[in-house]
Amino acid sequence: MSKKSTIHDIAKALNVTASTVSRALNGHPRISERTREAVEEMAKEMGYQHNQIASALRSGRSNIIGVMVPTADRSFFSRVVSGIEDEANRMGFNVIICQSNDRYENEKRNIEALLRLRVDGVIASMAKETQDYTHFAELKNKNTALVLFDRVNEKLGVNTVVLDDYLGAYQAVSHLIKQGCKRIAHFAGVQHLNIYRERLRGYKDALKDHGLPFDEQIVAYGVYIEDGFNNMKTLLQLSNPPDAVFSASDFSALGAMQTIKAHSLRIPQDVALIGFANEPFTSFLEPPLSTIDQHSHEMGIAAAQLLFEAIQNGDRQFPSRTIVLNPELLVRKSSLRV
Amino acid sequence: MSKKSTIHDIAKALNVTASTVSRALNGHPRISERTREAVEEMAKEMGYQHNQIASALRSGRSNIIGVMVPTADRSFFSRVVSGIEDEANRMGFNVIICQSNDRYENEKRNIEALLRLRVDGVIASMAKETQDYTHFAELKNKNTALVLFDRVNEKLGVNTVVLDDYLGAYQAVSHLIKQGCKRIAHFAGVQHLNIYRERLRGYKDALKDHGLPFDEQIVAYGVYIEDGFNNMKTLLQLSNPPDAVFSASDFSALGAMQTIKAHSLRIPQDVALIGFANEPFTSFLEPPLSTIDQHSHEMGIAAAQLLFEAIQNGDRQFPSRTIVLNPELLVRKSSLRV
DNA sequence: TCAAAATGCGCAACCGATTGCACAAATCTA
DNA sequence: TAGATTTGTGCAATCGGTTGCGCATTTTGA
Repeated sequence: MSKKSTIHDIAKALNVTASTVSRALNGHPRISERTREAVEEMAKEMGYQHNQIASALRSGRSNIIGVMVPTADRSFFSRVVSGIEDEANRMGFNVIICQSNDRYENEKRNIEALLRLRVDGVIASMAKETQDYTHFAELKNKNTALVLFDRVNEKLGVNTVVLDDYLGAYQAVSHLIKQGCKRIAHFAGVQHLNIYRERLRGYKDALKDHGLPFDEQIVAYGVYIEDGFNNMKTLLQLSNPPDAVFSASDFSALGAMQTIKAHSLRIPQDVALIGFANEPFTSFLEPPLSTIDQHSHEMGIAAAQLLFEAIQNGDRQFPSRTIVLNPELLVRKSSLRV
Repeated sequence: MSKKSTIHDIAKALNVTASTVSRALNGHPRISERTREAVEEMAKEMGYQHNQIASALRSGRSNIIGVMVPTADRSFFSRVVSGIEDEANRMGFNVIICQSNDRYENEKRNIEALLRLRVDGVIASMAKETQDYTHFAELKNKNTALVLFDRVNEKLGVNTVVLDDYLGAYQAVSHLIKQGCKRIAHFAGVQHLNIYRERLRGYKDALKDHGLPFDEQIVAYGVYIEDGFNNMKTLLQLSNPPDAVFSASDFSALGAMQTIKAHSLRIPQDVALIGFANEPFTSFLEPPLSTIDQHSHEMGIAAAQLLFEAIQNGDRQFPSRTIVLNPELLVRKSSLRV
């Protein structure tokens, strides 16, 4: 029958007031050692459990943060979430995870739910659909800390953690060129998302810096398996098909791989392939797919650290910071022509 | 500056009391149409947002449920979580996700955190390590609804949602036998978990019912890639190696596949292979891996429905229910010998 | 030795919404 | 038309901690 038991119950049992119990449990310096011990002992004895709800109401700090990702089903995001959770646990915060499923409406609805819950802060990566950012701006109005990661918007003036997508793309393409590829295609994503914009930019610059021409014709859009599958078909029908593809997504790279095999072409000899994100399945493919690791777990930790910093600073407006993580090119057989 | 704005602010502006505002916003029947409209309008105008924390404190219902999975990183679990979220959204509940990482200590700690948060209910799948169930029992003491799924404990007398693992195993093995396999190995998991116990049982029964002998020697334990990799090596060194493997996990099946290929054996001609769980990567393998789909999304929905039912029934003890979902054998090339 | 500072704890308001009870006014019933 | 209902709203307590302020009591310092 450990039904409830509140600090008042403890107080009564020890003949002190609830204030004293509260302070004792929170390690307030003005409480004597003896009282604290007595309180702690009695709390344990009565099976007391701190009521975070009540505490949140009075103190204005819920110790909950919200995390919104496009989907938890993608390994990149779930690893970031893992990192966030690790850091949150260390800091004594609870994490609420929600998914936008890449829909603007869901994203907006979730933000509102988090605001109702009075979370102390939000870490988010934007939905693919999102092009209006007022719901994020509203968080700042309501004095709720916000950190964006991966898919961010620079104009919001908010703390962000991103990968150096430009560099990742640049390295990937440079690597392909070093492997002797002369005509490198690119599978790109929607260009209103920073990450895909940067990857395209890195692709272009790498070509230019190595004296290869940029050809609009071999840049295709789409990041899902089917996109890669179909786009690759189209590319292979060109009079001068590409001898390599740098894909902004592991999934479209996978689709491409299937098409290439269906055409009985060899990877990487006929077409070399590099994806992006280091999804676990990439290492199981045949040949294993070269890709770019985004240090997702670290990204989560970094985002959480930024958030907790902001939460602790409270109102005081600091200039917003951006943490940029370095990509890591994982060279596997799909791009190794030696 | 939409800083706060409470029902009191709305009340003041309309010259009524907070009670009236609260009732109006909650659709209380004793509030006149006119008042309700006025309140709603003013609420919108003032950018009012319901404070769930305050509401939870007073009403005793937080509208939050906790979900604990071994890891969100596995597709099976993340799909279950998806299902839970869908249902929770429909019901106006928020979802807190935590991971045990298959560690008993984490599981225990998470449960305590959820209790402090005064969640209305918990949906969980047990950590591999867990063999002591008092922390789950405590939920019942504290009057918090509990639903277990997939990895459950029958003795807790709690609502559960499970797959018919026995049937799935039985079907898989029967299928292998129909394909002409005579000596079928099994990769099993720890036997204190119901799911692995049932899969082993289904494997044995299928053998028996088809007149094949059960041979302890070709049952190996372990569900990770490395386990499959190593166990397959051992099996292939037997004087009479198996001509098929039914693995209780897609991951160990994957490991086996790598070993088999390394030995230049053909799949499925030399060794047929079936996994369990329908992890997305299974369809990308070569050959694509036969496996068993667990209807994970539906499992999540079912678990959530059970939970919300229990929450709404409140104290009234109902006999605990168990929902059993049917597995679906997905026959792919790794087991198709035609 | 005595004023100043530090220590230990209680008082009571408060966070923001919910809700049982009460009560006046309006509506219904016979 | 008077009594019974119904309707619409207010009052005030409450959920369980937190916290600024105040007041003894003890300790410190010169």
